[in-house]
Amino acid sequence: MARKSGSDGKKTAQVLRAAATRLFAQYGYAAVSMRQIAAEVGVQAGALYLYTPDKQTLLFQIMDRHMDDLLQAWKAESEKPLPVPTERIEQFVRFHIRFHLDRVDAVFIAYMELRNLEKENFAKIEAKRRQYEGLLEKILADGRDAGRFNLCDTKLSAYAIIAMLTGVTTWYRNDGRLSVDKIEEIYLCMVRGLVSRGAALKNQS
Amino acid sequence: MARKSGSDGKKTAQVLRAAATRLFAQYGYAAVSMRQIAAEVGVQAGALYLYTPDKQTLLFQIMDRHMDDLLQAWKAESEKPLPVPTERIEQFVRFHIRFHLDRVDAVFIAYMELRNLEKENFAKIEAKRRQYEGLLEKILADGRDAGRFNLCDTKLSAYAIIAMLTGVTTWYRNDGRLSVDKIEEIYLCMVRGLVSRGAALKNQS
DNA sequence: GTCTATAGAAGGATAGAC
DNA sequence: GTCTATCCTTCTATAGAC
Repeated sequence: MARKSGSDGKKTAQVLRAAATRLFAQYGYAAVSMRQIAAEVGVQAGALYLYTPDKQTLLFQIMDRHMDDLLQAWKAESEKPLPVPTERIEQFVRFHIRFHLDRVDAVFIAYMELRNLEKENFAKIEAKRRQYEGLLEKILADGRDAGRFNLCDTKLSAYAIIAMLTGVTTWYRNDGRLSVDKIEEIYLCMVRGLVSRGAALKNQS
Repeated sequence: MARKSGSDGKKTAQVLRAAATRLFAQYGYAAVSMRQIAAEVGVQAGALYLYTPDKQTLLFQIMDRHMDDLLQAWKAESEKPLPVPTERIEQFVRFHIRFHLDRVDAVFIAYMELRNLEKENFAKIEAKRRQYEGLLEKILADGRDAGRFNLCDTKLSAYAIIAMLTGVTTWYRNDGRLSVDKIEEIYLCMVRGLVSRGAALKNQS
């Protein structure tokens, strides 16, 4: 009642997704109750059902929006004109690290809660993930065709690079020894090696 | 009763851990009930408590044994005499991929269910994980000191390599285009590039 | 060593008042 | 738009029979 004047449907919906994202990331989808989420939002459990038909849809929406954000953000980024000495791969590495470090909770959920999605929802998220992987694969194939990269395997290089870049989210801490910029540089350095097979082979005994 | 003659405590305990491992990996710790596990084992829910004091201990034991197996298996592997042209890093890459592909369920749990461990249990598993990371870090540092590797960053190279190697478990399928042996070779090729910074730099524009 | 039965707590989701 | 109250289900864990 007293609350009514200050409440706002749109806003509550946002707060709900934010709260669910935080809790799902921390404790896991299955371990979090609607009552817990409601407490975080500041409403009673029943009120949540004004904003989501059920818990499963809430999870799916979080993951689906996350994937859309990712694809959309890369689209915007890749349409920027590239400063001359910068390669696409550098742009991708920096983008991926920054984007994922800014959203550790959603990233965690997107990778960990796939198994809690119903079959149909799972397929939708998987398709978007594959689409993103395909973007990197294209960058790698283009670089290979232009003679700039010497790949061990195109698809597996894409998988490996995404795995190592996303892995940053598991150990990064704000108060760690490395700035985000420095981390980007180190990973770029490692990725450059990874896509330069011939060079590495020359080094072998 | 009829069952009594064929039952065996030691065996049931093993079957229990195997069943729990499979179910936790598939649905997640929090989503799996003791009743489900009991059904998989072929007993009633109450009987499980003869083999574990509670669900949490069951999870911890699975993860703890997995880490012990990993550390023990690498110890055995690394004590074997190395065939002459083989480097430690090759041995590690091949070992890590094979070990993890043989235990996808336990690996999945070890990485995904950390957040469901109580604080004290979490610390124990984390310590063992760090110990394993340290083994690779040592291999990298030795190679660097011997002039065989040119690393972008020792610790981050270890993180990156473990992340990309473990990532194989997320996409590998028995009926895929690549044999395990071929996968090992491709990842070895990529790792060789990753630890050969100087070579890669020469390639840059 | 395993079963049945159950205590006691907590879960998702809905109904109806305000 | 939110609350209170509640239905019905499911959960972990225990007690006691066999």
